[in-house]
Amino acid sequence: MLQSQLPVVNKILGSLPRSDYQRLLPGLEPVDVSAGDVLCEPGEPITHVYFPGDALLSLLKLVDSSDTFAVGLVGREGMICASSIMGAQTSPFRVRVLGAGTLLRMPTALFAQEFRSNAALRDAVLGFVLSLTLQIAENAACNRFHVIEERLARWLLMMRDRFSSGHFHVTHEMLAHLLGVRRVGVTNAAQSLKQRGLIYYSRGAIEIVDAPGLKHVACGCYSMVKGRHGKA
Amino acid sequence: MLQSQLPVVNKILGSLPRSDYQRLLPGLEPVDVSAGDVLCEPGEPITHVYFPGDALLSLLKLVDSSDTFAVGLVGREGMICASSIMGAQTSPFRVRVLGAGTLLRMPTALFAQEFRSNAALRDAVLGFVLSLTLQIAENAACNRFHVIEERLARWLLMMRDRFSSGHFHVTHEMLAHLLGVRRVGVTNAAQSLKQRGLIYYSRGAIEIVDAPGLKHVACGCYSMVKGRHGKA
DNA sequence: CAGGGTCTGTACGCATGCATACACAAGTCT
DNA sequence: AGACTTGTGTATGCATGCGTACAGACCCTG
Repeated sequence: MLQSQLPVVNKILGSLPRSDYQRLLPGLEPVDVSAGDVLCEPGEPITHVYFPGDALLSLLKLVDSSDTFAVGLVGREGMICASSIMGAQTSPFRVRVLGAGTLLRMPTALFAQEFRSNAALRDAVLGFVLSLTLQIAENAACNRFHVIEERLARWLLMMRDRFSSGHFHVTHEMLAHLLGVRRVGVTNAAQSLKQRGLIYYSRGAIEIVDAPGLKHVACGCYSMVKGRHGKA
Repeated sequence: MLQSQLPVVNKILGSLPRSDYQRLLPGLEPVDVSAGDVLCEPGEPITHVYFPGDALLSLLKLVDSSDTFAVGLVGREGMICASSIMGAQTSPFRVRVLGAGTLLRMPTALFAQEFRSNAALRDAVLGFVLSLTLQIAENAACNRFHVIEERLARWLLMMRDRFSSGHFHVTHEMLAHLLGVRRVGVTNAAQSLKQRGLIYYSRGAIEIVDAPGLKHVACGCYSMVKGRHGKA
């Protein structure tokens, strides 16, 4: 709507010197996405890189052709398909929209060229790639050692940090796919959080009511990752 | 021993044009490491990057100040502390030697300078960073969905692929720290594999007896990661 | 308003792995 | 040889989460 005035506040793009940003602009195409949209499918060729503005994206790893779980969560602090400049021909993950919004996309070839020639862009991108790698590792650890309720609390907080609000349009089913657990597991954990007044939900909408209380329930992994990424 | 003739066959360094390699050589210092040595501790400053020759290194994530589990395994196909060129001041992981051998190290400042100016090195390093990220994600998925026995079989195969042999000096305890499970869990899984004649072990030494049989037991995650990394 | 799809609540039996504890065996040191 | 350390085998009870199934609640559409 106000896109022409304040196109999209992606932090990687925003960190660049004005001259660099100006040169990139013509190659950037704004796109609106809705919750549930899939931007990339594992194994399919990567054609664009994406810079989220106010959209929230999840990176899903598919396992054994039926299970799925989220390795990462990317908002305006990051980008999608950075792997293209590291030699990936195809996407390693499914990229699914968790929160509707806008993003900017750019053809991979153009991005690769800029990446090679533009040191500021390179530093910004590599910094994000590092933080994403750490996030993936942190998620792996959390998945291994913590119970569903702790993990659910953490994910909700992570989503809030990278999104514009603490109100999401997701079902228990979708959360189950993020956490890599059964839908029933999410329902039980969510009930527990709801009864304690930390969250509220109803038919596909979840809202964070008491963020500090939720932090108390979430495992320590939350503050770790948050410390590195900063708040969105 | 024969180091002066055939210093260390690290694949990243080996992939460089001869002229680039020659320029890097003076900055590279050979180091011998033994099983159990710790090269990096999380939170400590990174002073060097390491290129394994015939040594095998594990990247361990520490959780809740007591648990530990391996996010990655790096042999001569890769390097350690690549995160330094992505902005990391400190190591995110504990780096522990799994298989004794030699490696080459270089001060981070020097490496950062080369990384900026040398496109071939940059491409090789970024390619490895991508494959390591995929390995971390794969491990996370495997950890989440597969039972200990499958995972143990996979790790043994992965170790073999990145090491010079199928014979390792590791205890059940160490494997438990890699898999993020109890020592007893490893003992039970290992017994099962031993009884079927797939491996043999005794007091700190494990040997792969029947690799094809082991592959059959390991989950599909093995062939996935292997396909990307190639054999060492 | 009826019908069908979606979302959430609940239940039961079961598998895996956890925490803990202890026994035995093999190597090490003096 | 004896004492000690380290590595492995085994057991019991328990927690978490899985697979499955079904019922009620809400929403949309015709």
